[in-house]
Amino acid sequence: MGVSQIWEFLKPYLQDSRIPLRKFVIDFNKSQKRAPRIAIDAYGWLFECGFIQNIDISARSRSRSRSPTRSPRDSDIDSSQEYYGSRSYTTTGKAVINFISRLKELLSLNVEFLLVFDGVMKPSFKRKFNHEQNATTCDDEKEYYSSWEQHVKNHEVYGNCKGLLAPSDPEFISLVRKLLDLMNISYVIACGEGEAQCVWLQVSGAVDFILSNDSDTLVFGGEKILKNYSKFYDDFGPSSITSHSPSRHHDSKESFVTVIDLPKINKVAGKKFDRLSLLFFSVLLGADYNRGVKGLGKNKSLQLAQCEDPNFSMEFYDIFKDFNLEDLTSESLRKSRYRLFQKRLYLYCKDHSVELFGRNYPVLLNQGSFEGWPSTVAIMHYFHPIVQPYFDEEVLSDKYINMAGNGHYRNLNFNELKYFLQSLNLPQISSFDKWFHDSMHEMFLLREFLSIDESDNIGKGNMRITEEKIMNIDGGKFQIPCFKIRYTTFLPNIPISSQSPLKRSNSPSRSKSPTRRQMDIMEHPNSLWLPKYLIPQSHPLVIQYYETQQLIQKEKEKKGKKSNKSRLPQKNNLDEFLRKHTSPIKSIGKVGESRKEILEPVRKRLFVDTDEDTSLEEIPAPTRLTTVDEHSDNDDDSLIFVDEITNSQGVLDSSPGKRIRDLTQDEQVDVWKDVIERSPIKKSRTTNAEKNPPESGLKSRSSITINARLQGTKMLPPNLTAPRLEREHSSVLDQLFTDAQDTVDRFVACDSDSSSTIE
DNA sequence: CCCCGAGC
DNA sequence: GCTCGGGGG
Repeated sequence: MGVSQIWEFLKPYLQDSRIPLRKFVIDFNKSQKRAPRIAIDAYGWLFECGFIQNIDISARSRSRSRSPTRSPRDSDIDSSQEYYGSRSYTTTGKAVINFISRLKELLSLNVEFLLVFDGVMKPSFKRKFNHEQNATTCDDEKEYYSSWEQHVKNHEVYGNCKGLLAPSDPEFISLVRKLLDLMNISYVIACGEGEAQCVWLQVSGAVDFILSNDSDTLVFGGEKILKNYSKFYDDFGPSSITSHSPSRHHDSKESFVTVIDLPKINKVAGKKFDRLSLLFFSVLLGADYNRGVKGLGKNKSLQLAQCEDPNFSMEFYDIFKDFNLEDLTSESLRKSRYRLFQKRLYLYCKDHSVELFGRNYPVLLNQGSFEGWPSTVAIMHYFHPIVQPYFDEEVLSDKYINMAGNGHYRNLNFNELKYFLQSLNLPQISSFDKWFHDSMHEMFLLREFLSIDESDNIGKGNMRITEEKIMNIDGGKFQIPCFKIRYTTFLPNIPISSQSPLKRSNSPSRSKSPTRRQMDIMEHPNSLWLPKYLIPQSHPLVIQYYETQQLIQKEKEKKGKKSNKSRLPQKNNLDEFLRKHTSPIKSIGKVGESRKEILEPVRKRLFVDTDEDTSLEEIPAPTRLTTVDEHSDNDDDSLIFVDEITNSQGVLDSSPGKRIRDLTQDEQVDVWKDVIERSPIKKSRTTNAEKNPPESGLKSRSSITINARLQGTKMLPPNLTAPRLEREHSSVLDQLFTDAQDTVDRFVACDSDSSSTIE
């Protein structure tokens, strides 16, 4: 849904915005010192996972799709019939696998997320399963206001709109919710449209980003959006997956998102793309509820929407901004104003055609032009969407595993979860046990890893760092340093029946002692690459890793000296060969001799690269230096990297290995102190161990979060964010939402005690 | 879209 | 152990 052209116009400003999800998470952690929190348009997600079949292409590109690959005269309406009943279970099974794998990706990066489901008050003309004829009728008008009344009443009586679960919700919704419940993942059931609720969550500060492909999120006023979450390098939406070159643009492992930061874009582009303009643009071009105003295509529509002098977008807003349920007679006034506005716009375009569009358009003089405006009520849906009047912070409670930084995944009932999944007969999984085991462990490996501290017995722990490398994504366009974490089962009640543990007794045939790697594997059969920057450098296992590397290196040095005497030529040749023909990264761990020369440059490069990389996108060099000079107590991460480089340069030549210890034992510890203290697990531990009773702790936590968010905005360099613009923008949004909120408040006496309501 | 196995 | 390509819905 939505108007795809909005994305087209935004595209010029999104040139470098397509980044690996990992990079997004890392960057966010770096700049905000906490995990990102995102709201997910659940319906869109489930569609992409494959839960919804048959509907289609037509839902995406219907209405006014001017996509060149598609004839506008398709039999869209015919193809929009669908039967959920015909969905085979294997289809669902596949979708469940996709869904789990997405959850896994987010959880494994410690991303906080909330799936947002559509609610009962979703306008029927936007429901994805209906025929699209008669989009604007009297019924819709009645429905809109009665929905609002019902909505208000619901909140008055029940405190939410969840009482009536939508009867039209297809069965897979309940299946997904059950899955989420079993995994103890919280979610939000919107009152109306999920997209609107997502926006509400984002502008109110409850989440940082919205994950959605629907440009309606912009029309509702969303500012920060992650779009086209997929494995494709390029920002092609799922619509154009058709047979281009599926191999080249596709990464088998890495996911990407397109980061849309509207305030940032507007700073660069001028104030072109604000909510009011985009909304007006959508109306002119036509979206779900109308076929667009005749005579206006995407270019003229945009021109009008962004016109400054007569600010049509603002005038348009002015007609619809007032919303009063008590006085519905204002609706007729609105209609007449709306008609006047249409007339005015039409005449203005006729008189200023050249000025506006560059030339005269005879078509504008035709009778019949400028028809096709949507009904007032359809527009009201966009200006005043039905959303929750307050935010129930319960979904952000620490007890849910989708909130980063708690150890509650350990308390999951993995058996129940497993049986549930098993009952779905998931296809194409050769060994269910192994799949389940690995998936669950990958989800929580980072958290488990972060929860380790010195008091644990590291030597006999169930994980360990064995390797480091730089992951090259998209042919080296993105470089993400990673640790390889080897681990054994650390979750309770997850058997690994299929995976026969390696027996040591198996090796008498080989009388030779196993290599170090083999021993690692025996000890910790599973492994996963985790980004370095999600792990504090002071982590005991990181220290242990570097110490071990140091030891290995010394051993090799000794051996090298010995062997140099006996078979000097050969060794040198090999060394030379590797130096010239092998990637330095790959040679690590394979060839000991070359490690000394190669490892350090790699590490150095690693920091420099990352730093430069960051500076390109987020932190300009001057700011970075300023931060260092200030030496303030807010440890900006750029400080860390600069110091790393400085320090490493001093120590690098003399004793490479020692540097690591220096870093962790000297004042460098302070640099990471902040990171450690912000380590989610630690935080939750102190929260639990100390005073806070659950409820008060909950409130204080989220207020902290919001404060941190505001501070984070302030802390960013002034030339990158546009605080003034952003505030302006936000104030308009606040206005929009408080309008609706006031209406509700008038009906709802007080919902102070409704925060204790549970699902 | 994901999984898995072949081949390096 | 990793990468690629096929298979399958």
